[in-house]
Amino acid sequence: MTIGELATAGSVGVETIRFYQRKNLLRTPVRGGGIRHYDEGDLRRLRFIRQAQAAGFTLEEISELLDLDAGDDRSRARELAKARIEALDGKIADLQRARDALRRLARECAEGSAGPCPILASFDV
Amino acid sequence: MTIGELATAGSVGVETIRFYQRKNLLRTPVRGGGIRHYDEGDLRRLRFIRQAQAAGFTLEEISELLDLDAGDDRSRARELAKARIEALDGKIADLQRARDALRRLARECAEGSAGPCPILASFDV
DNA sequence: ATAGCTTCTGTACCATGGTACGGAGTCAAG
DNA sequence: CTTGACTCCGTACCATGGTACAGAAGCTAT
Repeated sequence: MTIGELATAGSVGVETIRFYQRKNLLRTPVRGGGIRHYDEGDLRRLRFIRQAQAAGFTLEEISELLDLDAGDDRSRARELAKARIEALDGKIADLQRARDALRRLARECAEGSAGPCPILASFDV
Repeated sequence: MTIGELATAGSVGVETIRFYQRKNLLRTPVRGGGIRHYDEGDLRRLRFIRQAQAAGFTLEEISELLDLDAGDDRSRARELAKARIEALDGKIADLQRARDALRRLARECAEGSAGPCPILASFDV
């Protein structure tokens, strides 16, 4: 794969790949004369990065996770995972609360109804 | 309230208040000679901003929400709320998936067990 | 009335996660 | 064997959401 093909396969831009390379999240393959080539492993890594981002890991944490995957410090890997699970549980609860507040807002602020449309108040849970 | 008291009450820094003022998220009260004074309404607004941020609104969207609260464009308010509810539902689902992947990781990568500790693979859902 | 906090105003700087661009080199198809 | 698309490399720039001064003015307790 060329960098453009990798980018397409991973649904990111070419510049994003290069950015991840600068951050050592992706390797920079040695050139076989002129143009670099990427393999399935690079694509897997790239996809992992995007999924881990969606899980709320920062690029720095993802970098550490990728290093851990290569090594064998299981307890550190578990530590990171557990911390993130707790953070995610908290975040999920936050978002659910926010969604409920918005539902209340959408209901109370129904089209055509009279009275105030209490945007600020709808968050006073 | 002085700006410092407002900041404390809203659990933010003084500089954050000023930043929100520059962004027109908070008003800049007229000075009664020297030092500005803030009231409960300012605090409510500030708390709203933080809650809306937790709900995933950007500061720009929050600015619009605050304007809407003053005005009476109910359909626009509902529109924003509904869009954000959908975004939140999607995000909540993402985070739940990510959390499940991490739980799997923590289990498979148990302390003392042999074999690989498949960090990358744990996200291959 | 003076030391010692705040406040005010403006401007500068920061981290995160990219995105853009210029100029040169590479490569495949016609 | 040239044209056009893609790659390489370095550097610059961007948005978002703050954070950090510096220097002057204002308040408050002693």
